Amino acid sequence: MIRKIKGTYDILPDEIGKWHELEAVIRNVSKLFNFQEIRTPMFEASELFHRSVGETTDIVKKETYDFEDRGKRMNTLRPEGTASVVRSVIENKLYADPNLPLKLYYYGPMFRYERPQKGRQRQFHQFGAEIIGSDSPLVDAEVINFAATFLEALKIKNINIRINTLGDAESKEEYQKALNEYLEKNIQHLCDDCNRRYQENPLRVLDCKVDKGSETLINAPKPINYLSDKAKIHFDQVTMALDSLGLDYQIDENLVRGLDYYTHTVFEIDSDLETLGAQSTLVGGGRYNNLYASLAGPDLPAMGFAFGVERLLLALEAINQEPVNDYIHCYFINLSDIFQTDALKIINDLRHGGLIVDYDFFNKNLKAQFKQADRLNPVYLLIYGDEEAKKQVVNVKRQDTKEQVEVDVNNLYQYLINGISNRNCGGGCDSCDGC
RNA sequence: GCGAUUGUGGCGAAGGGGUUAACGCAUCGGAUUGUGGCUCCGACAUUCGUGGGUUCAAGUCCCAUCAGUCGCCCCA
Repeated sequence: MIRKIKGTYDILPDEIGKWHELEAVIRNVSKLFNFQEIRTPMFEASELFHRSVGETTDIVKKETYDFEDRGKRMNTLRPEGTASVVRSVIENKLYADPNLPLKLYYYGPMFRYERPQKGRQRQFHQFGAEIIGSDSPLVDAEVINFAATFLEALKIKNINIRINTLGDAESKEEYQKALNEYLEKNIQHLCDDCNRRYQENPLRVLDCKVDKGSETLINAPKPINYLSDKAKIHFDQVTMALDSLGLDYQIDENLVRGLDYYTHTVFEIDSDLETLGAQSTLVGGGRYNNLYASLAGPDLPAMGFAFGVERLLLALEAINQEPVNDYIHCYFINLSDIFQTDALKIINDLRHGGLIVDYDFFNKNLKAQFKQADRLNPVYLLIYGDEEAKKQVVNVKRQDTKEQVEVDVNNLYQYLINGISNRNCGGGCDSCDGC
């Protein structure tokens, strides 16, 4: 048996409904905030991710799916969405839009080569948003508010918004110097992982889970204390805007993020819902003012976030939503010789009128067709055999009342829609009355 | 990359050396050939992830390997 690739999974028909619902909320809330969707390719030149996400990050060092194509070019399946959006904005010169800032969102699969566990897959989905072209603190607040409002729309309530600032390039440099000096003297008090981080990415020592609460970490210098005047004003205004919005958030001085491109505001929202397992971060994001210039684009400030869609679905599981009862409008029980009667035409005419109709393909006996009907949960059973065919009628049985009526074939559609409120045709056919 | 844990029918499971691999759900057939859901009867794993080994005898013990799950790292 050929099996699926590790870390991938099939979304089966009985699960697709919740995806559709979630995708609808993404579209609706994005519309409210006036974000437009952008769809970029799922793979790009490897260099794009190496230069944007950062050569020293774990994502690029050990988690990308790289492959050489037949023209000997190195390609990478996208591990995140921001880099592609940046590339596309530069390449298509979207920044020339007179109506800046650009407000874009994306939704789709991402790929990281990791060991799968609850809430983490090798092919997973992100919903992300970016505001490009403004360094206003209002933009930072807008992005955070968008994320929070989206969770509210999903009715996910057990959330915890944490924000921090890394400052501008100047502040970051000052801070890194101070941190390195401190760690040089104190690293021996920290865990093995921190000793490794100290070599590779010292910032990440700050949010170590093991040493969280230790003296060494508590006394370590924090980015927020090394802000330039400009950076400090920026962050203050972000928090003022969040306060005006009435958002409940905490400043987490240890919050740093794993991608190199962040400057100024960073944020995460996590949830303690038990169905999430160990991966409780629903969304992460921040400002990245230097990324456009570093990818040879114009000097555009920007801010964005990315949600892990699988984690959202796990969170929604905890809110134990009643599954919607699936149903069809009619199950057509055929007892005639289907090739000799107009049974197929009757079925198809109803479908053209916007009714969901299904029937048996196995030439089953009456009892078996009834059983199949029970599984499909129809509003009406339509029973049609040689007698009915001769008289040009259909025996129509309503499932909730069990009442059965003989209806002339010519009046069948009208009879059925009088008893059905929710049709499904999309309005594209000749017989449609605009349902 | 590291650690823990689990692989027995379509699904959920019992069996922890002894020859016939429980049981439940689902499915199919019949009682009941054009009026179903309940009930009753019957059918349904030449075989226990895969490959070796130990043994008179292996789902059962040993080794290897593959896969799933959860966690670490890291991240959404």
